[in-house]
Amino acid sequence: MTEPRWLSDDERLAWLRLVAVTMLLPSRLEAELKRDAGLSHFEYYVLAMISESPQKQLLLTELASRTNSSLSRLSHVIGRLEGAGFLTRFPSPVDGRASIAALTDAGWEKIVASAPGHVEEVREVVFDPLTSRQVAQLSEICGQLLSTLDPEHHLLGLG
Amino acid sequence: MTEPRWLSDDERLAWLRLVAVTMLLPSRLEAELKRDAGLSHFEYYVLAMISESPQKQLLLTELASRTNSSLSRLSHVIGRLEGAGFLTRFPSPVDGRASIAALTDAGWEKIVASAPGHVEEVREVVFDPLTSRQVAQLSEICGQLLSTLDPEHHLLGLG
DNA sequence: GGGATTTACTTGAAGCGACAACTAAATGGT
DNA sequence: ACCATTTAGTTGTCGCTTCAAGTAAATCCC
Repeated sequence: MTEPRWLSDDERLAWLRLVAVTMLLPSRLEAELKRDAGLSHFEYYVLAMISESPQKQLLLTELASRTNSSLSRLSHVIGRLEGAGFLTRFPSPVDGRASIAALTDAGWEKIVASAPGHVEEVREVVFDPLTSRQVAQLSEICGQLLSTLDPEHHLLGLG
Repeated sequence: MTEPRWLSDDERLAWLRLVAVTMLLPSRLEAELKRDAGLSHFEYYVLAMISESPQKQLLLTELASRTNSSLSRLSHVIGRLEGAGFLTRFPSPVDGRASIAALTDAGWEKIVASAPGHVEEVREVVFDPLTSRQVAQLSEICGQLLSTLDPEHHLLGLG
């Protein structure tokens, strides 16, 4: 066992800040969506992903990939969202194993109603505090990190 | 209700990437720590925060603040870590309501044993993919975001 | 100095996610 | 064609987090 490559002071500060952001940002979004829309961030994200798909419908496997979710988790959540009337589930016509989740009208209305508040929150906590130069840097940096964290680009919908 | 300020294409991409990172990074750390140390990231973080304190002990309220945790959550987790023998809990001598969590020798050994692997993982997924220039930018950006997300600087231990 | 409020936790119940076990349909090899 | 494997999804259980309620000590404020 070799001596670990410890972090420098600068790296350590960067790391503490990044950890703090990854802890606080999700709670912030979670709280806003829960308050204003009664949805968890994950539920919102699921609805948003479906709503942005061609026919407002998506294979569960594809959805799991884009939301970084296990199929198990997705299955539970889809069950709840279906119970709430925001989407329906039906078997794929081309593959008997696969299921497709499709937004209902109520589901579409839900995300149309929730999106503005959510986007406003995102602006407040992410874009407003940064210069446009920093936004470009952040985008570049996150893209770089994703090449390690998500080499197949599942989460950006290219999977 | 006014027209929402939608995101530009560049902002949208930056946002999707940032969300992806905040989803993937925690799972990565979680998995490594669970595998190599049998700890959740939160448990590790709690032990790490205590270990970096003056007497290797910390008030629960202070700990909750630094870990962005509710007191309830912390109370449960401290109970488990105490059960595992990594720390002990005793009442504050100066405030009868307050409790202090202190690392045991086993707890200290635990984080000493776990830290190198964790740091190595952090290097692999965060610092190795970035240039030192980008690390500086990231640190700056996160610092900027924290002034909104955590104006009191609770998480960086200045609260 | 004594009642009202605030602070610092603890506890129990409920809900969500991770994991393992399962079903069923498609694919691959021979 | 047939059996083994892989893929797609469901279900049940356990553990952890959140939320609501409760306890007890400190503080506030006449």
